[in-house]
Amino acid sequence: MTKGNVAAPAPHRTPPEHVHPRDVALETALAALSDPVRLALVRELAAAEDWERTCGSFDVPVRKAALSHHFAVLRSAGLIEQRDAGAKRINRLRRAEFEERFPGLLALVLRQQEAGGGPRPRG
Amino acid sequence: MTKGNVAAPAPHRTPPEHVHPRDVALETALAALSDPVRLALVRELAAAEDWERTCGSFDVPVRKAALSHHFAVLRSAGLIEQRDAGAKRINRLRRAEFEERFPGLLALVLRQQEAGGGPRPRG
DNA sequence: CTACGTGTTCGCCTCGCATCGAACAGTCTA
DNA sequence: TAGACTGTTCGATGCGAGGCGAACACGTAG
Repeated sequence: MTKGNVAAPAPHRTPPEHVHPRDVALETALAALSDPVRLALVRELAAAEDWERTCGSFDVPVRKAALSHHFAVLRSAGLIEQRDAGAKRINRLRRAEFEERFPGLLALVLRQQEAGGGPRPRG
Repeated sequence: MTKGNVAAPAPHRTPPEHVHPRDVALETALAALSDPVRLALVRELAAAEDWERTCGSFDVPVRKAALSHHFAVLRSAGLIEQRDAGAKRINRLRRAEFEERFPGLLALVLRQQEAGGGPRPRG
């Protein structure tokens, strides 16, 4: 029964549901940014123009399914906006709105490139 | 494994191991602050004087074991410093050091009290 | 139409996290 | 010394997050 008739629910090419940063809890925002993959996505997105990058164009070590999930998390955290452009889906970082809701957070994330693994000249 | 009948492992009243904020990765800091319980701890701690609050004096809905775990996480994230004072353990928020490592983050967390789930008197 | 490319959803699996109760080690008090 | 109190560690548990492959839908190119 695992197969046979799938019944075709198929809520597929539905327009992406967005959440405004102002409706996002602090915990949600922090959790969204505490994942390395999502952090990479946000940073790459920040280094590009709005609507320039498609979902599949990011250099992250996960497959399509996981990638799609991460984009959904970023949407739910009010961090990105997505739009369908033909067969592709293009993205935009919500700089202004997110900054207004969580002042300094995005800047902090974009500034801090690496940390914690550095040299430790200490005894 | 590594169990059975250990004679006296008991690394108990060992002095708390601290991690300096400068050795903390951004992901670690964000993950530490993305938990509601830890967020409450940090906020309560921020509202008190240094070394004023003991571990058991916080108003959080978890038992001792979980509480101890959360304090360990906060230590590992460079957010707090602990010191033994008799039978109790007293805490201090590492405001300055953490602020230096992650400018604006602690302030943001302390400023934003609630969000996302609250009433929305707008519209 | 057929084939391909893009991205979402589903089912499944694996980990890690948060939590608890219990046991234990200290400290302070009676 | 006995007992109360504080906090850590252990072991087990429940649950959610993150990962993958497969199937599917939609758009585009041939």
